[in-house]
Amino acid sequence: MTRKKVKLAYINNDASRKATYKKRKKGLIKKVSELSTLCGVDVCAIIYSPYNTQPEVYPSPRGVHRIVKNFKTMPEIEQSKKMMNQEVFLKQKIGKVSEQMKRLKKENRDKELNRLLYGNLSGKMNLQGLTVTDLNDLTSLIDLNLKDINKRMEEIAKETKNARTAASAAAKVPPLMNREVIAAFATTSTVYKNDRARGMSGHLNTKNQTKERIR
Amino acid sequence: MTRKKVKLAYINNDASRKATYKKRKKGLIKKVSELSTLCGVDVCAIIYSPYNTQPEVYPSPRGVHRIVKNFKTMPEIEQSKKMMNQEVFLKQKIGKVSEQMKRLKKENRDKELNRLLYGNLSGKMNLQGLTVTDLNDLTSLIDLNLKDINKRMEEIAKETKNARTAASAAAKVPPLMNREVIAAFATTSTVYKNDRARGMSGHLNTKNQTKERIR
DNA sequence: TACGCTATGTATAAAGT
DNA sequence: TACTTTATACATAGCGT
Repeated sequence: MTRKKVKLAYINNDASRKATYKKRKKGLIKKVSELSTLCGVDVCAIIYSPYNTQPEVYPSPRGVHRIVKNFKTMPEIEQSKKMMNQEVFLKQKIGKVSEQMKRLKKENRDKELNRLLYGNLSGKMNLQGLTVTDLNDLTSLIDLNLKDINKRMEEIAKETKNARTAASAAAKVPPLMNREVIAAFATTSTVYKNDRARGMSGHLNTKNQTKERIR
Repeated sequence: MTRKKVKLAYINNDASRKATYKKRKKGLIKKVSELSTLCGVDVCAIIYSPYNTQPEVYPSPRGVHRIVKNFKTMPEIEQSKKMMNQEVFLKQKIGKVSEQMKRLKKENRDKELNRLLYGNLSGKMNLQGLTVTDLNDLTSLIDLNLKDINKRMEEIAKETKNARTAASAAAKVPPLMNREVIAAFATTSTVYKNDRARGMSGHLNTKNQTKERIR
């Protein structure tokens, strides 16, 4: 029963086209009626098809006439303003999708950097093929991580000090990062810290969430 | 993020109504454009809302004019034929839902009988509050089960006979029903078999599938 | 041919930003 | 207020009858 993803183009098969028409026309009329009810707006729809000699309309021939009449009395120039025609519709859509693509590209880049960083911590980093920008961004990312680590280490130090009076409290220190990882961060950052361009810190997404859907 | 089931009525909250309007208008236009593309039909939609001084249309003011012009030239009487107005739409829907309700009621009844039968096999059946019809249907159901059982018992007898030559084959006889269950079926059916009305066998649904959705 | 079924795609109500 | 995200409701493609 595997359903295809619906190619947005004229359906060549006659039977399928008619079946689709019937289903979608029904759905469309339902949507129109819902919009009208929920938002209290005047809507009309007219559908010409080869399956009916007369057009199918919503809400009723009389209702359509009333709405259409209003429409016709407007000067054509006025009508062109703020209208949703196909061109505008598509342009808006393209704009939105471009925006999303931009965002996703950025996220992918951030993820890639994270992967590079975390995936190579215990060994040597493979920095072949990275551009200067890549390296700079990577350094920014490392800096961010370093800051977190330092903060955390201070906290641990404080907690440990406080805990000295009670021997059992030692167990409460959460081993968030092991020493090797911390050492690796520190080392890596030291190497690149001094020859990186400034002003790029803070824009990297350190969260590694998954986000693939494009709507 | 729990989404409510959408009450089909005017939305009182101004902000919600506007938000819903924007979303649904967008969705509607998309649907209209898809129907047009997929099925190659002429469609137009006009939406008047308090959020725009001018109506929003599809596919374009000019396109709407063209389609509307066609519509206006038809005699009103002809237009009323085969049209999808609100009343017809609702009546069709009511008819469909009634059909479904009927079917579901029947299914529920069948399930109920099955439950009654299987739920009381090892003890005494509680037959209080059952109508004559209930009892008759129950008897039909039992008869069906009995037939299956007899058939199965014959098979088993045959298999056992065949298996006598090989002692190890005895393990292959599948214990589909235990003796108590079989005895209960036989007993129950015997009790009611002789005072039931005839002519109702065969229409009971012995499958116990779940089906709750109503569309 | 039209209708019912159900797995799957799509629209969208709420909540978050 | 408008845009984004997420969980859910809803629409419907491909089958089977």
